[in-house]
Amino acid sequence: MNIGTEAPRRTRIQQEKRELILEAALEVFSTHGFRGSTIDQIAEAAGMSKPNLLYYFRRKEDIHETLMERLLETWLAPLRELDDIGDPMTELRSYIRRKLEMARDFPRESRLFANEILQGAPRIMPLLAGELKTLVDEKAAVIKGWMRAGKIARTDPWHLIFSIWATTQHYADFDVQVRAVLGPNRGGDGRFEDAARFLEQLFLDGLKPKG
Amino acid sequence: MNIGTEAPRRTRIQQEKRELILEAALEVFSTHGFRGSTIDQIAEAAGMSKPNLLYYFRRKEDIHETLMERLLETWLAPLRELDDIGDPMTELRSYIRRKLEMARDFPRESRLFANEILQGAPRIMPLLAGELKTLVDEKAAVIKGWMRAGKIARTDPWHLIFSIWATTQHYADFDVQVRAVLGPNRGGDGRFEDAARFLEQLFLDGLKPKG
DNA sequence: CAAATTTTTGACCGATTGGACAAACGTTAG
DNA sequence: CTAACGTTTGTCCAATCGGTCAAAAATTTG
Repeated sequence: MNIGTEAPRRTRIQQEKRELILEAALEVFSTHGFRGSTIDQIAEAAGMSKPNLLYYFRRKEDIHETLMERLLETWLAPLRELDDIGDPMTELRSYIRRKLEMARDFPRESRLFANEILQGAPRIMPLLAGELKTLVDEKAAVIKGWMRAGKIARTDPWHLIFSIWATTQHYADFDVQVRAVLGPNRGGDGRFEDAARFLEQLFLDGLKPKG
Repeated sequence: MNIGTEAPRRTRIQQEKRELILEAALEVFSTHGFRGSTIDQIAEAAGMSKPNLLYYFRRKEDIHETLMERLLETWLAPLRELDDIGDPMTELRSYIRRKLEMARDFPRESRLFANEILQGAPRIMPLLAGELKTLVDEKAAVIKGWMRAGKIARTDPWHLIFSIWATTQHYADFDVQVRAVLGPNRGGDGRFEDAARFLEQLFLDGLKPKG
């Protein structure tokens, strides 16, 4: 009994089945959004009956909520790691690389997040204006310090962070379009390395010709 | 009779009501996606009854299809305008500016498109691999010419186009997040001008400090 | 073993979904 | 005015939705 949000005590089966459900729900929610997904779809993807699924998560929203909570943890980890200790340009470069790796390795998580934001972030708005804003403001201050020290060019730190998010997550969220445009030759596995090379050059030197 | 896809003959009322429906559907589809939207929602937003709406568009899909067809026309217009005649750096700069203006002035269209791509582009996949790929390949060749002529730095033209799409559309698709992070002070109407300034600098010079 | 507990399932519920249809209502041309 | 045509609506339908419930099946505990 007492499986819902309150009781942390879980049997072995409960832990396993909940993971199975969350895995299936990630697949379904990330491609159809919350309202576009059905419990039946998730149950089928998890290989169990609908009532059985509802035994582990009482409501459809509970699954989505659990998924979003976990997501935000791992999703902001790369930004948290952005530190004041190393060389600024190196720090930024490895932040971009980490974000691009996440787009490659966790595209469903990226799309789940994108779906939520696209639809107005009805379920995580407080987190955006709270925890997220605090973290970004903090890191923007770090970047501003680098600018004052002359380590990187003076520009808007917030929009710099946005541009890193946008360019990297694009390869997860718009993957279908990227592969369609690149075609069968260049749209293969190498596309992430091409993207990494391009982004490094863009954020380092821009497009102005050398000389 | 014969209002569907076949008969182009339309009365004055039909033209007006169809526009009314498409306007309402754009609002609904862009925030909930196709499967997450209901005919009732669209009908209510258009100020008419559901059967009345179905008199003008026989199926829910027909509305979405009409909307997507129109969208792609206007959505690719800025890229089509990218021309070989002017100064390369100026051309790219004004392309970025136009795309950012579209994110500002037509955010619903941007989100409608993003929703479709996020969900695997089930309805426009042929267009992506066909018309879109052709256009991008064509413009990539133009950009490559500029690189060979030493007018802009050598890099990957396809990923350059992706990065312009990603950074500009971000301000429409992730608008909620952008405003939440910027806060009430900097998240106002001025955010698009800040973004324009930042993107111009990024694509021109990158982040490397001057000197 | 047997009792207690946890897990699974089939049947079922009211609400909502996309859509059909005929009747009522407006509009327009002769 | 009136007949023809275009528009609008109330009613209805089968399918699907999220979710309940009691009973069966499996597992754990003593």
